[in-house]
Amino acid sequence: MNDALDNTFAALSDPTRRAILSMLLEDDMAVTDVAEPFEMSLAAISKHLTILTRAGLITQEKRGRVKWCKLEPGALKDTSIWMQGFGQFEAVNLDAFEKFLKSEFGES
Amino acid sequence: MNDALDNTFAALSDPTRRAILSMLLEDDMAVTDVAEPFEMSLAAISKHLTILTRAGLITQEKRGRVKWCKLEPGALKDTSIWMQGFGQFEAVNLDAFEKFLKSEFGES
DNA sequence: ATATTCGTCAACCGTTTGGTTAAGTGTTTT
DNA sequence: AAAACACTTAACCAAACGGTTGACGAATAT
Repeated sequence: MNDALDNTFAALSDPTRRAILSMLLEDDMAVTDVAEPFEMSLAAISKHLTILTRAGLITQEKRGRVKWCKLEPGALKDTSIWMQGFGQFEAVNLDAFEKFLKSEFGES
Repeated sequence: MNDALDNTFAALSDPTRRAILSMLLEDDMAVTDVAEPFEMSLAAISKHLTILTRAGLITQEKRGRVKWCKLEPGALKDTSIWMQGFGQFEAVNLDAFEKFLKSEFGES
C-alpha cells in the first residue's frame, strides 16, 4: 500500500509518462499511436506504458493485434489522500472526474 | 518548469521522504532530530533533505550549528495544478493550508 | 584549549532507470 | 504461404538512486 504510493509518484515523475497520460485523457489509444509524437523508440514507450500500468494509472487491453491503452484516473486516489493528509487539502473530486469522463466519452 | 514537476513527484516517490514531510508538518526540526526515528545514517537523511530542498518542499536555515528544516507546502502547487489539468480535479486549497499552518504555529 | 556535537562531503557500492538495437511472437493482410 | 504490422522481450549501456563509511569544518560546551 505504501508501495502503491511509491509507484504512482514515481510514474508521475517522468515528463514522457505525464504527456502520455494527458494524451489518454482525450481518448483511448493504441501503443503505436501513443508512441508516434515522441522521438524515442517504440520499445521505450512500451516500457513507459508498463510502468504506468504497474502504477495502475492505465490499463491495457489487447484486441486483435492492437493493444489499447486506457486511462485509469482512480489510481490518483491514494496520492490524493496522501496529499490531503499532508496539507489539509481538499480531496480531489474523483466522482466528478468519472462523471466528466462518462459524459465526454460514454464509458461505462 | 517541467523539471520542477519532475523533481517534486520524484521527491514524493520515496517513503522516507514522505515520512520526513509528515514529521515537519507538526513542527520545524533539526536535521539530527529528523534522522532520529530512521534506521539509517545521518548522511543518508542529509541526502534526502537535499532532494526535498531541491524540490522546494522544504527550506533549511542554519542557526548556530543547528540546521532547521521547515516545510514549504507551496511547492505542491504545481503538482496540484498538473493534477487539476489531468483530471479536472478541484485545485488543492493552498490558502486554507497556509491559514491552517499560521493558526497552528503562528508562522509568518 | 580540548572535546563534543551538528552536519556535509567524498568515495564507494549495488540496484534501478531510461534509453538503445536486434530478435521474436502474434495477428492481419495480400 | 508470405509479407506486413503491432507490439514485447532480451541484452546491453550510461547515468542516477539510495545507501554505506570515514574524514572534515564549524559551532558549542567543558
